[in-house]
Amino acid sequence: MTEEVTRALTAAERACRTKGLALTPVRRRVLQLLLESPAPVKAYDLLASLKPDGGAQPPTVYRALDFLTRAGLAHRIEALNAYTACVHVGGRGSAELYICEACGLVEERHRHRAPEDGPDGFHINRSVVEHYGRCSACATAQASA
Amino acid sequence: MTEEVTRALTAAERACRTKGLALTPVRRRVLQLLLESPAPVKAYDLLASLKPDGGAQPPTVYRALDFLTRAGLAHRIEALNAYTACVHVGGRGSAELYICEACGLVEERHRHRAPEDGPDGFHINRSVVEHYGRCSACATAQASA
DNA sequence: CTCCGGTATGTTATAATATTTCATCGGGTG
DNA sequence: CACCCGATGAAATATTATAACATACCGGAG
Repeated sequence: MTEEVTRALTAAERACRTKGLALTPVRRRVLQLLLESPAPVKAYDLLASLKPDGGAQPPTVYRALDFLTRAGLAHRIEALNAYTACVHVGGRGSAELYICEACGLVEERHRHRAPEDGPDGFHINRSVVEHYGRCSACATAQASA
Repeated sequence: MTEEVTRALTAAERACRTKGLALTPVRRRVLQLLLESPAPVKAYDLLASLKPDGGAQPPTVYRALDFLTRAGLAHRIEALNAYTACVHVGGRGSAELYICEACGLVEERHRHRAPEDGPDGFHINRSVVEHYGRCSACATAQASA
């Protein structure tokens, strides 16, 4: 486990403790897998990664992912049916994700929406914002090819 | 069939003809179902609606939906695994959708992105923008309850 | 006309994603 | 201890989507 992952896990533990949330072993393990992956991970890939430990079943993974996303420790990427660790440990609410279709890199931005956005009187609870394309490295690689 | 749906279908036919696309019977029928629904429709609900006509199979529906979304006549709502007719017949590219979680109403906005958005050098191919909440009618209904 | 290539559709099967349901465990609290 | 509650285990199943291959139809080339 890289030092970076360790630090992120420690930070997650602290965040959960202060919020009264239980970062149990399964949840912690799933978060670790997300942190270690360079690209978004599918639920069944997580499941496969957990198998060696003990015979995990789908609900185990989905529950852990549900917890992590609620806790703001991970994001679900809707258009990919995949998940990624959140890099802004303290970031509340919804992020905008920039997903490289070449290398899988996910960059995260938090932006507050201008209030005049959207139809009159529409009250937004939750937003999904995902941009697909090429990250800067892959865009230049492609251009030179 | 309401007059509004008829008009939309006619417009779709014209749009396809000018682009050299074939709005075949299945595709047209699926578009009609989308237009007639007040809320987003799931693929398997479309499938069920098509059954009476002839024994349609999943690929039939998914192909039609694929065509319609490519042609800009429908949108896939990623976080719901559902589909809705596009109300901007001529609108190209990606829309921002405002989806009422109470009544299912989908409003559509097209917005051009400021170029400074996103990480440096990231090249966006496609964006998914979905806002979930309450439409103006449902928001006031809820407030009074 | 006939053949051919391409697009669209039909058909069967199966893959991939996700949830329901009920049982069990373990830790805190009265 | 007895109880409750949140978390996990386990089995089954529901939902969403695609693969793979066969067939049909239509246009143009020969």
